Order: sequence, then C-alpha cells, then structure tokens
Amino acid sequence: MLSPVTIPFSTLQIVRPVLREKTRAARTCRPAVSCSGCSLHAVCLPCGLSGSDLDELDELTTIKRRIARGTVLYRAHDSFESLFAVRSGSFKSVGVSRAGEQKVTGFHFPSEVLGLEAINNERHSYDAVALEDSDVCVIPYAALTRLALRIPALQTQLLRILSSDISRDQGLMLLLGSMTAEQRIAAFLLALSRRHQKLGYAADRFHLRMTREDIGSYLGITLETVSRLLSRFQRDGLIAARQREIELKNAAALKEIVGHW
Amino acid sequence: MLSPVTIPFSTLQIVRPVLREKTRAARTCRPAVSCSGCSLHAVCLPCGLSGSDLDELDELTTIKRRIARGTVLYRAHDSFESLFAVRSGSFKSVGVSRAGEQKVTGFHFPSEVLGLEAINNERHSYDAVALEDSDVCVIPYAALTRLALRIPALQTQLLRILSSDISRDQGLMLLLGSMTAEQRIAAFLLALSRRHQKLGYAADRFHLRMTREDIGSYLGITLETVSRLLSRFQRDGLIAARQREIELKNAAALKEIVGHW
DNA sequence: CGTATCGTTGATCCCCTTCAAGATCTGTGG
DNA sequence: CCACAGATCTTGAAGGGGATCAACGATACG
Repeated sequence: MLSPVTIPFSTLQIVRPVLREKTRAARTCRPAVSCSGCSLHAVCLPCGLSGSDLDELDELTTIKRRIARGTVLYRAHDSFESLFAVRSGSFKSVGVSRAGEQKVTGFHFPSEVLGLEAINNERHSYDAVALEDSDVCVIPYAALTRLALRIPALQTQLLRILSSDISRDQGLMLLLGSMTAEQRIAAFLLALSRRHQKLGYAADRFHLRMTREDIGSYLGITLETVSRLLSRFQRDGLIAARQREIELKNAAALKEIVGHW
Repeated sequence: MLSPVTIPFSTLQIVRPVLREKTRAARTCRPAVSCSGCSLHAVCLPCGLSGSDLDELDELTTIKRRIARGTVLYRAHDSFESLFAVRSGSFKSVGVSRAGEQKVTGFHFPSEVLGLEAINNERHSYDAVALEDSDVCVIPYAALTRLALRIPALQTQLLRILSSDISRDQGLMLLLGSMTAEQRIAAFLLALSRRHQKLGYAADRFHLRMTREDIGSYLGITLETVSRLLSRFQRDGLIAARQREIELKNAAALKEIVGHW
C-alpha cells in the first residue's frame, strides 16, 4: 500500500535530542530508522527498554511513513492495524459528525502515539491530519502486543501511554467544561510551552502549527474569539505574537489567568 | 487497611445478569466474590477469559470493598496501588483544582473499571465518590500486569478497557466543545439509557443517581439550566421526570436534538 | 501578480449564567 | 409518627460573555 520511506537526515535535525546519553547508533546499521537510533527513544514507546529488547522493538517498527501537510494518516472508520508514533512534524485529530461538522479533539507532537482510541473497536474514530510535512513510525498492533507479552517493560510502557492519554483528555474536559475563553487560551499557550520544552525546545518561544480555526475548534470557542484574545494578550504585554510566531513574555500572568487549574 | 467484605446476596440482586449462560458458580466455593460467579463477568475485566485463566484472575480479585454513599473510594494524589471494578452501585469522578472548584469528569456504573488514569504517574488524579452504597472489586495492579504477561487474552482485555476509556472521553470532549445546553442534556439522557440497557435494564426508564448539580458540572452547564431543560423536555412530551425518576417518551426526538453526533 | 486562505476587528444579538426566592424532598431525632 | 433542618429542585428576572454576521487586511503560493 505505502512503501517504507527512508527519512533524510535533515529531517531528523528538526527534532532535537532530549537526552543525548549514549545513543545506540553504533549497535545498528540503520540509526535513522530504528528506535535505538531515534533521538526520541527516551520519551517514546521504547522508554525503559534496552539491549535485546530494544532490538526486537526495532524490528517491529522498521516501516516509516512520510505524511504531507494537510493529508491524512488515517480516517475515521478506517480499520485499525497499527499505532503510529510521531517522529517529526505534528498532527491534529478531527472528530467528524454525520452532520458534517468537525471538531479538533487533539494536537500531537513528536514522541506521541496516535491511534490508541481505535484499539477497542478495531476501527479509528477520528481523522488524523498532518499540520506540516511529518514522519511517523508504523507500529503493527498485533505484533506489538505479542512482543509486550515477552517484554514486561514494554507492556508497562504501553499501558502507561494509554493511561497518560486518559489523563490528558481529562485535563481538556476540565478546561472545556469550566473555563472562560480567556482561561482556555492561556491554558492552551502554557500547555504548548510545556510540550515544546519537553522536546528540548525553548519554553517561551514557539511556532503555532495550527490555524486559529483549529485552535478554536479544539478549545470550544470561535476563531474570532481566539484572534481577539491573542490580540488582547499582546496588548497587555503577556505575549508577543506575529502571525503564528508566539513568544511568552509573562508566563506568570498567564498562569494567574488560568487560576491554578 | 480495609478488611475484605463479604457481599450479602441481597446486594447482588441489584445487578441483573447480562448473560445467564452457564454461570460458573459450581466451579468455586465463593461465587459471590469471584469473577467466575459474578453476573458481570461477560462485560467486565474477565471478558474473553475462561477455564484456568479465569481461576487465576479470581485469586487476584478476592478483596471486595463496600463504599457508603457519599464517601470516597480514593482521592486525588492518593498513591496508586489497585484498579477497582464496580460491582454494584455507582460513582462519580471529581477533578479538584487548587482553587477549590470541583468538576465532575465522569460517572461510573457496574462492570466499569476505575483508576485507569493513575497508571501513568502512580498517583490518582481525581476523587472517586460513591453516589449510592456501592461495592467494588479491588484489583492489585502490579499483580494484574504480571498475570497479563502470562494470559494474552487478559492483556488484550486490559488494553481494550483503557482504549474504550479514551474513546469515551473523546466523546465527552466533542459534547463539551460543540453542543448547546439542550443538546448536552439530550445526549446525556440517551447515553445513560444506552448504559442501562447494556447492564440489562430497561432502556426507557431509569433512576438518576446524581444531583442536578453533578449533571451540570459534568456537562459544563449550571444546575439551573439542567433543571430548566428537563422541565422543558417534560413539557414538550420528550420525557417524563419525577425528581430523579426519568422515562424517555420520545427517544427519536432526543436524537434529533443531538443531531447525529 | 492575482487569488485563496488565513487573520483581525467591529457591531449586534442571544443563550446561558448569575442572583434570588420559593417549593419539594430527605432523613434524623424527639 | 411527626416535625424540623438541610439539601435539592424549580422557576423568574436581569445581565454578560461569546457567537454570529460582516468587512477588511495580511500572508502564502502558484
């Protein structure tokens, strides 16, 4: 269907290593496509694995795919075969109603695993759309669970990843259910900042990968409100925003707005 | 800490069997406290297990706890040791902010598993409060994952349960992010109806276990709005409501209001 | 350079919140 | 069994936050 794509080295540069500790590049001949050679291995699925366990996971995840900006990784109702780990780039999850309305239910950055919601009914329940040219690891699910039976640390990590997805969703539910538009935008900016930091980027300066409309859809407000509030935050000196380039000038004030949630 | 409690038979009667197929009561001496003897085994954690596998799970889950109405099963920040399966009764999950505000993030009925969000950071992230006198199975997590390594069907089921929790949360996010108050109430009633049906109860007649305030908190609206809309639905003949006793008179119209989400 | 997509800002409107008061229910003790 | 207090629910009136409608700038891209 889709042939494996070798990732050019230039792409990997986009993602800065989180932990440089002894990369296992020497252990394998294809560092660019293996978990052991991937700069994200400490925060991705192989977290906690080492030695021969890591090698076995490598064999499982040799297939990579490049997804062009604006195209889908999978669609709602597609049958579920594999999980996908984001290697570079970013995605949005889009829930679709039969009435045609769409709603963004999540944004996904490198090291995060996509497709977890499909495990239960073996069918995806939303579209995953690339926000920029992106690369993913394909992780065949049946083979992954077989391997997890033999590698306790892998089973542990898999369950952790699912659990943290539940935690993240619950955080968003709190946000959607009880925050004003102003609080939502502040919380959104702070969350993005944290995620960027976790990937090794500066915490106070980042590029929005998504449109105002995507943000509004995700936060349950209109794109006009998003725009107005970003303007206001800028006027009040909390941020500097030039198009999608965001700089947090006063993170403390943003936290104050969110109000300790 | 808390001693095992034997469940009186009268309590078990509350939960009607979903599938009466050859209950395995004869296989064990303690049907009232074992998975094999539990009327929920087909929709709970042991789904898909049989024979000696089921026996092993039984040994893991011998401890039961009775939680009185209004008391907590666990609190946010409690350390995570066990998952809990609801045997009878019902619970709400309550997220707590440092500012003191509370928000209900979920309702939980028999056969559902509580505590999944705590797997990742080994600490619970919300309170679980009993809405009525309830019984739960205590499922020690470390032992469960060890057992799941030996029983592939158990690992599969565990991953499915986590995944379906993610799906459920995403459904609520769609609701919170893009529905009017009227749509939320309609969707809430229909969802409750479906869950009751799944447990073997009538689909068009049920008892609300929670207050209007709980419902409002969960749906992101005020208790007054909940009350007003229930009154309006009743006036329009969509439901009959006497206090917490609800009868769906026109489910089709409710679905029409929700609008095919 | 022109077109489409994306973003900003303004004016108006309405759904839901907030505040308030009363009704009903629950359960506890006398 | 009844009375009373606290919790819960209902309903009304007024006000505001965000949606909607609309027009115009800015940017990206072929």
